[in-house]
Amino acid sequence: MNSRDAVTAVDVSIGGAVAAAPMAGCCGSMLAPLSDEVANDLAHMFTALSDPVRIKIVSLVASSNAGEVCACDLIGPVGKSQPTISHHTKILVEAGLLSAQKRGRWVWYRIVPERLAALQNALA
Amino acid sequence: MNSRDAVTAVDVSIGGAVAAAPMAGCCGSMLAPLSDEVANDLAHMFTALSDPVRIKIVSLVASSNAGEVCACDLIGPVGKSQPTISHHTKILVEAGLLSAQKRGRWVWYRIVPERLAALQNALA
DNA sequence: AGCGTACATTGATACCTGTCGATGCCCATG
DNA sequence: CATGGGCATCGACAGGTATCAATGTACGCT
Repeated sequence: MNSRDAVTAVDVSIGGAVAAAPMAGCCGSMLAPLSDEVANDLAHMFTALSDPVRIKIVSLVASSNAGEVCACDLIGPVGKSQPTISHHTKILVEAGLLSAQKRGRWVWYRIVPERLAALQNALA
Repeated sequence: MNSRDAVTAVDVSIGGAVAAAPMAGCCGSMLAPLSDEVANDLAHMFTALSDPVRIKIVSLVASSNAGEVCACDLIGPVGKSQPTISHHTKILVEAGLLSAQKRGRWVWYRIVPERLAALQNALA
């Protein structure tokens, strides 16, 4: 609901590379014995989804027609303050569930399908 | 690793009926806009998996040949005290991810496949 | 250059959570 | 019935987390 269009498009991608969470979710399944390391990685990913605010954020981004959502458009629907939204998006990006791209003054969030698939796989 | 066999088999099933967590996971998907209520339910389920100890417990139970595991056989592999194990199994049962059955002096845990499937569905 | 907007960070506060020792309850066995 | 073992509960402590006001930072616009 703001006036923003295609601008300079400067990618950020937050961390150095693929954010946090190495490779556990990409292959491990909970339905087999797992190491401490994999258990920690899985727990870290599930922790990112263990808050209603973050569930809503992921849902809003995932159900967006454009495939991406501006941070400013999350504040209203979620019903939390701007710092709180920023806090939660940071956690989701660090968990690798969302990707962030800064364009002009705005930051756009997309879901990372492989990461959601990895979580699914862990439950299969 | 203990001497326990078929005994009186008294079912407990903890709560009155199906423990906690009503119906959100049974049909809701995060990839569509969702209500506060559904977001809370999903967050509650993910919270149950947001701890490495609980991940390990679920993994141990799910990968068991017998399909069930005695609480006393969780303490060693997980590496936590008995009260801590009891604390975590309670959380998993309340989230509906594990079912508990008391037979004699022992409590046996099984996974609840529908609940894991529900979580998968929420990510699909 | 100056201003306003979008977002991140900081600081403070209140609450939740994981952990374990100690204790209580239940049940099978002798 | 008395004892002992398996599990749950309690109490206490330490660490983590969600929240927001205030402030900082980066960027576009006039």
